[in-house]
Amino acid sequence: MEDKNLEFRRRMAAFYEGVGDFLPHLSINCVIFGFNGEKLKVLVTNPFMTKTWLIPGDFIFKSESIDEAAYRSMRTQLGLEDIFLRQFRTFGESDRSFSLEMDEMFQLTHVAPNDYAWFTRRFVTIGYYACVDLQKSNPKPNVMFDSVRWIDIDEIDMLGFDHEDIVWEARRVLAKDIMDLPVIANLLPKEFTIPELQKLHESILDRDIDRGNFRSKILRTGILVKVGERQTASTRRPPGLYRFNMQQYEEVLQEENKIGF
Amino acid sequence: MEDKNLEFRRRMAAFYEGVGDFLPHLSINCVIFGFNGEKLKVLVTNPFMTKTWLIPGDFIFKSESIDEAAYRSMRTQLGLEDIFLRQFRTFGESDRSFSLEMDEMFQLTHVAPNDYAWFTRRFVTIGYYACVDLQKSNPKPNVMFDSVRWIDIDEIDMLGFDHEDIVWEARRVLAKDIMDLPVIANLLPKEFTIPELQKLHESILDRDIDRGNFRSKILRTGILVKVGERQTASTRRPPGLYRFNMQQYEEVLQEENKIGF
DNA sequence: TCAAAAGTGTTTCAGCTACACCCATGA
DNA sequence: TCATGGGTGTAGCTGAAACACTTTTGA
Repeated sequence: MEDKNLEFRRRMAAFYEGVGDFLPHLSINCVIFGFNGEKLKVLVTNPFMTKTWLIPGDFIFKSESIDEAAYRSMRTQLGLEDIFLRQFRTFGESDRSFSLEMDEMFQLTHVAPNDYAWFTRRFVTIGYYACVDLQKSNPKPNVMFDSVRWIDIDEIDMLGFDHEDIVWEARRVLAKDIMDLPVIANLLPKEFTIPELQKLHESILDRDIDRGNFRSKILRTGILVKVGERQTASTRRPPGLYRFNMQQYEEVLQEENKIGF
Repeated sequence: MEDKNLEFRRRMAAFYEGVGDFLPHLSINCVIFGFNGEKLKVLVTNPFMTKTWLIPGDFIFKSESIDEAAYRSMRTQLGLEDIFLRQFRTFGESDRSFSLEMDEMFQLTHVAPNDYAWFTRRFVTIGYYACVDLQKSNPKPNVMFDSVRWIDIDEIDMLGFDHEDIVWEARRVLAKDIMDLPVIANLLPKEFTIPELQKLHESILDRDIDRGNFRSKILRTGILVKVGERQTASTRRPPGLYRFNMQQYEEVLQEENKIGF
């Protein structure tokens, strides 16, 4: 235990050395969405030693753009190269500061809070959301964090700070974007079934969609290509396997008509 | 001339005294839309003595939220109390700094640039857009600015810095919001005609709409109330005068169906 | 009586919605 | 042979789009 704390304190001290290279009072936060075939998931992480859960965040180097900061951070966080990222809103309440969560961590790790005053100031955070393939991602905790885990979208009331609000807003924007941005492709593995795709839509839009209508409409757009049948051990009838025809996908999205449900 | 410069330098010096109360590296910028019955307009302003035109902006006090900063700034800028404001995006390129425009101003006003280094650092700016009634607004230039004026939406290539991009993006978002936010009501005077309302839609969406279809569709929603006829000096047939039934308006927007064209 | 803009109505057709029905499979 | 989930077809309705026609006014 003491070893872990010592190691942590060393890490923190090293990190704090470089804090002057960041833009002060500014951070990014990222709502990372995944899909397990049944439910929409969100990646959360907890500050070292605490039981508080937060969405991942990072700071912005003075030498990089805010988008670059988001990509850099998410690449290391997720162990992935190609990530779909989209800025959706900036949060800047006047009393928006990390201090509660930080204090908890400092107390548990026997760190003098005054040594790390930079962290506990007011922060304006720029919100991004990401869509990733659950199976390909390999999330790791960041410097100040302990562990990561995926939670269901309807469990987000467990989040600390104002992160529940941030996730809510991200989900609202995602539901809009689904109509005219190639988001969904990033949430699914290369090959998937139409019922899976429908469940994804349903969990994002938070309502039921008619099976037959979904099927015919999505096939009519021509953005799906059949690649065979799923060989399952013990389901009923084997559903067809599909992948996206990305070229067609992009073209359809260009048209005003879009893919709405 | 020298008097004006002296006065300006005094103003700048006084303003710079309080610069430490602002969040560093952060600003807000606001795209202010108006409508003159024919075309969509944007408010621009020019830094003291220069010929550069920019959209209005401001800084954020450490004690206020970003929304409060935007409202405060726009209230004084426009001489209006109730303003429709909406955050739409944050701009944060790594080389995003005011220095070119500032240098021009400093040179013309014989000010030593080093005295005002705070302004010429990198700035991340949070973009808002506003919709105002042209006839009610009474815009005034801000501390560092000379004058204000309204330009047509298709003249925005004259803007300096990256402000053309910002206006483009604001317009794109406005065109989307028109479907499900009560934006248009803020761009028109209390009473207006249906052809005017149609021209507003057309100038936001940048395409023609069928007269008959527009009319029947907008009347069917019940968000308009007839209040008489416009008595004009010299047109042909006098068009009907309408105002919004705001209560009905809000209700219609709540429904999923919305008011799309 | 003509031109121009306002206002009204009609026809057509694509596409959404809601169902009902068939198929394939494992128990 | 039955339950379950995958897959297909269709009838009805709604609303968008295009366009023709009427009305009101000033010249």
